[in-house]
Parts: sequence; structure tokens; C-alpha cells
Amino acid sequence: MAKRDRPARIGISDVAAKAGVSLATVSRVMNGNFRVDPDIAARVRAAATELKYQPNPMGRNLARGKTDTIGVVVPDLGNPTFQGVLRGVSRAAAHDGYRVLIADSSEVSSEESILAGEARRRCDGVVLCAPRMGSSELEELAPSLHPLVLVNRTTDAEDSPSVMVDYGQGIQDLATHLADLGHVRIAYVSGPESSASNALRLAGLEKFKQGHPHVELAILHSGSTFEDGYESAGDVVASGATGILAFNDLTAMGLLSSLNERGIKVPEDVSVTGFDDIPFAQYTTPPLTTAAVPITEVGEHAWAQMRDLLNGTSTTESVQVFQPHVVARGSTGVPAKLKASSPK
Amino acid sequence: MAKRDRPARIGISDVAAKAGVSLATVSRVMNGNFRVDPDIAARVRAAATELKYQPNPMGRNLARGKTDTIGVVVPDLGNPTFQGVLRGVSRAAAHDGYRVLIADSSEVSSEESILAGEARRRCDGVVLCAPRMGSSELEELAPSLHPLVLVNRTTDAEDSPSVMVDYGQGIQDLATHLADLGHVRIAYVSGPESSASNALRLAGLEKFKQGHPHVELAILHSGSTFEDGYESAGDVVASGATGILAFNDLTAMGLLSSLNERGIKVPEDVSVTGFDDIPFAQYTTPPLTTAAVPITEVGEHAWAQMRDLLNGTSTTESVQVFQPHVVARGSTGVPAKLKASSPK
DNA sequence: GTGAAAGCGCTAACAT
DNA sequence: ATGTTAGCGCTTTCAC
Repeated sequence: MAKRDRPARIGISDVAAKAGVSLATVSRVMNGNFRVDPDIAARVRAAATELKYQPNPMGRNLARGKTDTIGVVVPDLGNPTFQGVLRGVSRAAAHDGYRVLIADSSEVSSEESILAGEARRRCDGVVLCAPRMGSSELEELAPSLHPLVLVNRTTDAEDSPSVMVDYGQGIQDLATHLADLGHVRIAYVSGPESSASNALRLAGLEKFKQGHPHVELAILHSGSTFEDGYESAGDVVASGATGILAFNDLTAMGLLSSLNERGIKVPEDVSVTGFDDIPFAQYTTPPLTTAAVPITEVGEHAWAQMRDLLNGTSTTESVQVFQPHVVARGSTGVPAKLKASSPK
Repeated sequence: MAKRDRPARIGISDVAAKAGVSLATVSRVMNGNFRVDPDIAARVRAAATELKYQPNPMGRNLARGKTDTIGVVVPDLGNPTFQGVLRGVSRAAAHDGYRVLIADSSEVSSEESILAGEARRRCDGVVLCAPRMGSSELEELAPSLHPLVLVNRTTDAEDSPSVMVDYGQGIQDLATHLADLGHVRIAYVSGPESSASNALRLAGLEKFKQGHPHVELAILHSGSTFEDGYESAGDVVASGATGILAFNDLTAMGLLSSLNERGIKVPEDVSVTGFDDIPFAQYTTPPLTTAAVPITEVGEHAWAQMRDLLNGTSTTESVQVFQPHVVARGSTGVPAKLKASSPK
């Protein structure tokens, strides 16, 4: 017999006994489901209150086959972007009575699949942020994760909805902003090669080039962190570009910092743009021109998609796209030579 | 009969059948617990692999009375401080095979107790960040949350360990930094009145006053956000102080922003300090002098405390204190009048 | 070392 | 409308 000695919390049967009803009735009352005689319901509730009864979620989960919890897997809890989606998902889910389990892969992408699978088993579904995962790996993983909502990437496998940010359009808008200012030598300091959103930006820039044949566009290689941006300064200077499109705000800030140390003035000597509009982008020196991404909304919509999946309420659109919008601040301006020749 | 029609995942009994052993044996093998005949163990593992068996945590949780999950309740997932502790807890806990469930009270402190209780029922313990909760409410709540680890506050109730940051010492160090620079009129732009860490700072400043009788110290009232800092600028200017101690980096940044708009130079006209050394403090204009708090470590240690509680491994110290250290950057300097009279 | 079986605390089908 | 009871999937005693 498996009579373990546990702290003996008070359970549904205690309430049933105290109220003089069956377990089922207590369960019904607690779940507010079926019509229970008001008098009995009151008696049950009184007993529950008196005993300070708190339903045990574990029993409930097992019996119902669900946990009212969803997992959110992110590659880095220190990254403002993922913090934003986590926050959005968490709040929106809480509003519907769901909780969020976090799984931070700490940038160790080899663990990502395992982590996601683990999260899925403990939860009713998972919201996956895995910008670097190979698409074949994702495609293979996706079915086992269903219900699955993807953030900033898509997959052919299964019916896994996505919430996307149109990085391609955003970078085009930023490049256009620079071109409109008069920059003819532009450099894109690209993010991680394996990043899905980097590929989107690259594709966007390809389109930009077609619309602006007179602009010389160089592609430099870097990463996604502040440090990566800082270290890219050498290449940036060497490129001779006057307009720099950084991968994101973090790298833009790193670049700004290094440029400043080198005595290169922004935006007098070079203009710099970021991407994301993280909370601190407006406090850099100079304030960063960037493409604002409504990242919390992205998280909220990821939850909305998940909820529809959970409810079987299929959405019309299975991939939602958010448009970033350019926020022009102090880090971009008319290139020096132009300013001299065209004193406005 | 309760034969629900669920997706029929493959369970332990399938493995048992395939391997030709009992459920108990499979369980033992899966948990690597008892000595099982190596041959049998291998057979079981083979069967499990072949069937792609994944133990169902719900059943496991119910049977073991634990979830291998801890809850982290924070008042605001958008605040860098709480993001830091969440990150620390999450990584450290993951290292020990635990997951974290987040509960964001969205600054609605009336919900905090309920949220914490809910989290506790779903998890094996909770790490509570509730800087504004009244101490009597906390004391009342604490026992029901055990095992409980508190961040940045203590309670008399029960054996609930705490991980603290010595805000009192930190603010004293900052004030001393200002005094050493020559500031004799200092103002503290205080945080929320109900904030525990604000009280700590206030107490620290009291000590500072005793050691620096010649310094005039004004206390202004504000809050904890960027906006609060921004709006405090009027009071700050009116105070006539040359050295300003902001509640934290966020309010300092807000203040810096407003001061800049008013044409007041930092640090030439007034010096400003923050608190926390959030990731972006070094990128403000000018870079912010602040007291660096190892916030991720705080989270890591909160987990360590929790683990000890869970294991029954009592720690020697039940309240750990982290010391902030002053990081002098560009936002503080010698006050103007002094500079004029003592051209160094 | 292995198996049989009794729960863990709850929900839901079925019967009344 | 309420009670009875069979599980949900797993762990763990207890007996072999």
C-alpha cells in the first residue's frame, strides 16, 4: 500500500465530509460548472472556506489532462526583445487564467529542442522563440510541440501559427530614411548568420538596392550583442560608409560607444540606426534612430494565437505580421559633405 | 466509468508491456533509482526509446507530491531589476533540474498575495519579490507560502530566508561620493513610500547625515519609474541642491532627460547618481554614476536558498546581503562654484 | 531484484 | 440535482 507520509494537506474529501455531500458535488461547486442546489453549494463553500480548502492543481491537472500553463522558450532572458515577448505573453495569458513557465536556453541552441520538449510535456502548449534554430530541426520538432506558436519565424510543418515582425520592411524603411537624408554609401552590420530575422533584413535590403541603384550598400558581419556592435566599429570605419544600419539597438549602442571613443561624431560623421526601439534607445547619445517594434504586442498576439489553438477556435490568419515604424532621432542626419555643399 | 477520449499518449504501461516487465520496473529504470538488473534495464530503455516514451510529468507530480518547479513572483516584468533576479533564479534553478513559473502582478499589489498563493500551489516553493507589500500582510502570507525565499525584504514570520541588497550602505556610499566631490547641498529623490528598499535608503541617509553634519540633505518625493524621475526635475531644481541621489537608475535617467531639456548641465550644474547599474546605465548622457547591484547573483542565491529549503539542508545564514559598489561615471563631478574657486 | 497493487487529489461518466 | 466510481499516469510500499 502506498500510504506515504506527506504533510497531509486538506483535500476535497475533507470538504465533502464537512459539508455532508459527495466528492463530486464539491468538485462541481468548486468548478462552478453544473447547477448545484444553491443551499448545498453554499454549504460546500462554507465548509471550504472554513477549512481553508485550496484545490490541488496536480490532481486537477492529471484528471483533466491539462495544466493551464504554457511554456515560453527564449534563447536569452537578458535580451530586451525576448523580455518583451515574455511580458506580453505572460500578461495576456494571465488575463485568461493561464500561467507561464519559462525556459531560457541561455543561447545554447543544442539544448533548445530538448528544453522545448520538456516544457511542452509540462504545459498545454509552447510559444517558441528560437531565431537560430535550423529550419529542418524546427520542422522536425514542431509536430511534437503542438500546440505551438512561433515568434519571428515560420515553418511548413503542421498548423503552427506565427507572429512575425516585418524586419525586411523595417530595414528597407531605415535604409530609405538614410538615402533620403542623402547617404549614398550605406553599410549593414549584419546579425548572426543563422538568425532568421537577419535573413529577413538581408532580403529587405536586396529590394532596397533595386529601388536605389545609386546607393552603394556594403554588408559587414557581426552579431547581435552590444559587444558585437562595439567590435564592428573597425569594419564600419573601414567601409567608408556614412550611413550605418546596425542589426539591432544593442549592436547600434555598442557601435555608438566605440565610434565615440574613436572621436567619430554621430551623426556629423556617420549616421547610425538601430532596430527594435528597446526602452533605452531614446537615451543613448545621441538618441537612436530606429525601427520601433511593438514587441509586447507580439507577445500578446502569440498568446491569442495559442488560446485559439487551445480552444480549437481557428483563426483566419495563421501568421500575423507586425510592421515596425521608423522613429527618427538624433543618430541620423545629413552626411557631412552634403551639408557643406547644400547649406539649407 | 471515466474513460475519456484523450489523444492517448504512450505511457509507462506501454513500455512495460513491450519490455515484458512490470510498471514498477519501468519506473525504477526511468528514475535510475534502484538496482535493476542491467539486462532488464537495457531492455526497458530500448523499449522506451523505440516507443519514444516520454514520462508524463502530471502523473509524476501527483504521485511524488512535487513539481520540480518554483514560482517567481515579481511586481513588474518590465523592470530591469526583476528581470535580473528572474534570470538569475531561472538559470540557477535550471541547473538543478527545476523550472520556473512566473507570476507578474503587474504592479497590482492587491493581487500579489493571491498570485503568490496560486503559484505556491502549483509549485514546490516561491521566490517573492514584493517590495511594496505591507509587512503585516507579508507576515500573514509567509507561512502559507513556505518554502519561501524573499528578495530584498525580510519577515519575522517562519523560517523564510532572504536575499538582500544593502541599499542603505549603497546610498551612503553614493552620498559620500558626492560629499567628497565637494557637494554640500544634496537631495535624495525618494522612491515609493511603501517600498522596503526605499526605507533602507532613507535609513542609510540618516547615518550619512550624522557623519556629515555640514551637508544639507533634502528629501524629495517621487517614484520608481523613468516618468517619476522626469517629473521630479521641478522639485530638484527648486531644492537648490547640486548633488542629486535618484532612487534608482530609471528615475535618474528620467531626471537626466528633463534636466537636459531645461538646459541644466550634468555634471557641471548638478551631479546625479542612480542605483542598480542596470545594463544601460553606462549609455546615458553623461554615463550614470551609480551603485552597482549584482542582481543576477541575487537571483542565483535566491535559488540556492530555495534549494536548501527544499532539501532540508539548512544554511548557516538565512539572510544573505549583497553589497552594492559605487561606479563613478560622468554624471557626477565637482560642483560649479567649487571648481571656480579651486582651479585644480 | 521484481511484481502487484494501493494510492496521489481530482474530474467526469454513469446511474440514480 | 446528487452520488458512485473509474480512472488520469505515475511512484512506492510491501511481499515475494
